[in-house]
Amino acid sequence: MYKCVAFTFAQQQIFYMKACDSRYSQCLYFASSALSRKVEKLATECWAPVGLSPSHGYLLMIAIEEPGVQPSFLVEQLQLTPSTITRLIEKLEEKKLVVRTTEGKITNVYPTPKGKDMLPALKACGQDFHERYAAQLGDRESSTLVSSICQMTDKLKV
Amino acid sequence: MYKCVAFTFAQQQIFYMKACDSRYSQCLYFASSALSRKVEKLATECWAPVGLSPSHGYLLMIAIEEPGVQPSFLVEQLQLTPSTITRLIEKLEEKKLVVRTTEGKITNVYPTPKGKDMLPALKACGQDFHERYAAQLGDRESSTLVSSICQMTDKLKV
DNA sequence: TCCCAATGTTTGTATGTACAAATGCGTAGC
DNA sequence: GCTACGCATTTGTACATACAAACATTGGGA
Repeated sequence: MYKCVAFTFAQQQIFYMKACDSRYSQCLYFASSALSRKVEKLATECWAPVGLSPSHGYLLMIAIEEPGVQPSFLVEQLQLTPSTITRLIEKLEEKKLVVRTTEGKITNVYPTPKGKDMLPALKACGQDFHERYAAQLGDRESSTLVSSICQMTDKLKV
Repeated sequence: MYKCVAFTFAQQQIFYMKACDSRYSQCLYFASSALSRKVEKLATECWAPVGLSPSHGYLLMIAIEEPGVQPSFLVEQLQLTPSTITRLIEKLEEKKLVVRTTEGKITNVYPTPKGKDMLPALKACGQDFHERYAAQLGDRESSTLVSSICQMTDKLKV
């Protein structure tokens, strides 16, 4: 597929036909970030009903299902850095959805009653997200994609 | 694969075995963002020799190869939003690598001589990035991954 | 016993990206 | 020729995330 492209060079408008499937979109850098931005957007939409971003939502779900969970565990589960996890917890604490207790060097995160009450709604958001992307990408295709992405992510030592 | 997990609940340390391959990493949200963060990191390393982030580097390459290129074209190529493209150009302008000229509602981006001189170094960074990820992921596997990611990105209407 | 290294968490700061609104220009219709 | 709409770009602002350094705690070796 080709399309018309125009730009000016030395005061002259230049038109030419260009391959749509440009070389840049074929690079893993653009491919992976474009995908993740689109997915992020879809997820954000799905989590909007509970007024949380997807990361906050998932973190809260884990905290409800495993009361007393530690930041280090969340780091593994959500695949984010410790500082990001701290920031996420801070925000949930501001919203009175979790509380943090620190003894020695260990911190535990517990859901508040208000947080616990949200579990069904949170699950619904996660479900909705999964259904939406599976519907668009195809059931089999999307799960194949997810597993090959995971595999590749594991292989990448940065 | 299982591993030992511990947390405290009601003053008691709880230990239990947990599947490593947690349910959360199997979600497209975490999968795609984890991949893109790792890839971003690798790319950033590869582009460090020229002192630019990957996006800036690619944008400059396009500007060199297509002098007078317009922001709207860059939006398509780099799959970023117009405002982000403006910000990227601004930064390259600060570094005296490109100049912007505006006539009417159209803006053109031209490389400066200083910018043009960087072309070989820029290409080397791109090459290095590609080689590094292909070496780690496998030649065939990585290109398969890229094309299925692109395909899925296109399918996703957010 | 004391110090030092390792570990878990937090803080200060920076970056990349986006959305929404503003701007500035071109154009179609009356 | 004026007006209203539409497009390309920029600006103000916000958010998610990360890195590096700081901090606090624990455990092991001289």
